[in-house]
Amino acid sequence: MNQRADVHHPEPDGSVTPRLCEACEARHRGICGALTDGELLALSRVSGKRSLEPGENIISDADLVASYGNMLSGVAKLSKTLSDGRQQIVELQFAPDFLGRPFHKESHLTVDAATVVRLCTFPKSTFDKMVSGNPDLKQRLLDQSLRQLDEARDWMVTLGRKTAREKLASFLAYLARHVNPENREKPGGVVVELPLTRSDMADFLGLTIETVSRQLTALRKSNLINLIDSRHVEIRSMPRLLQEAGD
Amino acid sequence: MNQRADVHHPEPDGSVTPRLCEACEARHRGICGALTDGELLALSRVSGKRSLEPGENIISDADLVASYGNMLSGVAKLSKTLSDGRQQIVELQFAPDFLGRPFHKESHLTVDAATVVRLCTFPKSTFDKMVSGNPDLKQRLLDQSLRQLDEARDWMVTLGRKTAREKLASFLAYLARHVNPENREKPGGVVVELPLTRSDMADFLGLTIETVSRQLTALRKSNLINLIDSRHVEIRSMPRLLQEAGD
DNA sequence: CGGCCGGTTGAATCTCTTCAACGTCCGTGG
DNA sequence: CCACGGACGTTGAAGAGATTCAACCGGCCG
Repeated sequence: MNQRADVHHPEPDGSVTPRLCEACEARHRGICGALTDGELLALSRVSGKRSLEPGENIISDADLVASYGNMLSGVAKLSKTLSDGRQQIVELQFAPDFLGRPFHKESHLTVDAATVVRLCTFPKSTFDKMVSGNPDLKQRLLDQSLRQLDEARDWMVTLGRKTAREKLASFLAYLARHVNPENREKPGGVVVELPLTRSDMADFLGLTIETVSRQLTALRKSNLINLIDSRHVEIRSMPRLLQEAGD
Repeated sequence: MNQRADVHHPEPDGSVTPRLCEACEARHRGICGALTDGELLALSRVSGKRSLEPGENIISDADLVASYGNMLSGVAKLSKTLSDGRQQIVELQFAPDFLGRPFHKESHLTVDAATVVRLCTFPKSTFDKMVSGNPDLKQRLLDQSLRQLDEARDWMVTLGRKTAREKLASFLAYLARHVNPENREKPGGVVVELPLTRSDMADFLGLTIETVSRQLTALRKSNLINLIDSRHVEIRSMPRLLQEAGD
């Protein structure tokens, strides 16, 4: 085999990993973990890294999507917009989530960067072919879809049945859980960085920015949280916050 | 091959279809369409039909689920409940939807019959094995998951951003579409049967029963619908209803 | 007949929104 | 250098939309 050192290098076990993928989280926890060495190499040959600033658009609603991506870092917003402009964020994506809707020509979602986002992108056609031929990869896609379906349904309860205060508590719990799943069980406090503006939080929670702001100060006055600055919140006790979240 | 006439019979093309599956919608549009003759036969040997009355429970939250099912007819509610009893219906299932959460020991949902429901059930273990070995089947599961994910996210917009009136209009449109996908494009009117009580509608829309009732009469007074009886609604014009639904 | 369930309607209440003012931070340009 | 404008966030007061509480109706079953 004729290897170019700048594209891949041998692993201790004899397998090869493309340079591009070496330090990539998606290589292990993400979708790419299901790829064979050959597939990974083939994909890395046609993939590229992309960096986006907060607010920058990644995919527009009804766009013809020609490529998929893996989140390498940062937070992206998946949202839907009504004809009169009302917006609802339906999910946040973190590394190493897979970005894109397999088997559909166009997206029915808008994807925007909430923070600085780094992406690894690759052509839809190449990837779709790999999915057809690799059941493990299909399994990973199925796993992610089912996980996202669970998330979506949990959030539907938040949107449909919770009060503004509970929504804010739920959001903070959601964040704490997504930056580190262990946070859910922690007996004490946690500091979380808010990847969203008040306006984004409102769109995620089905509220207005004013209500978001008010409920945050209400939670602070109840000693449940501490507002370090507008982008950092200290959750003083995870169990009490979860209590407050209602479920 | 030693065939028992009560279990299967030969098809014109030489394949065999188990008696049980002959008239089954799921055999074609549903999950079972991806099964080989052999798999279908094996599955039919361990499957059984079940009929449930309205309100009857199919799967409880946190139940250890030992079996899956295909909807043969009727409507089932998938719902989640908060600790204090508030409830949110997260999706309705129609024939020939697949019922159950693959690869998870316990369900995080409650499933109840809304109308009379007929099910074809089969053991989780048998089916899970088939999924591992049959990429087409896995594909169908992935397709259904992605479709449900789209549904869920659309509904999140309804729950988070629409007014009560828009929610009711959205619900009627949702029903019309699920009874018959062509209804979405129809220029004229449609009569739909409501598979849910006012209380269920409220739990699906994140409202109270009183608001549901009031908004229905409001839509009637606006000449958008006609309330034939408490279980039948005539949508007088699909386009106008969709307009009213906001998106 | 009486009671219960599902549904509708009215009046009072409350939660969240709307509208408006104000404060801070930050980059731009006079 | 500092004044200006814009983005983001907080807070107050008034208002609207949905909920709560309550009464009532019709159908059904014991």
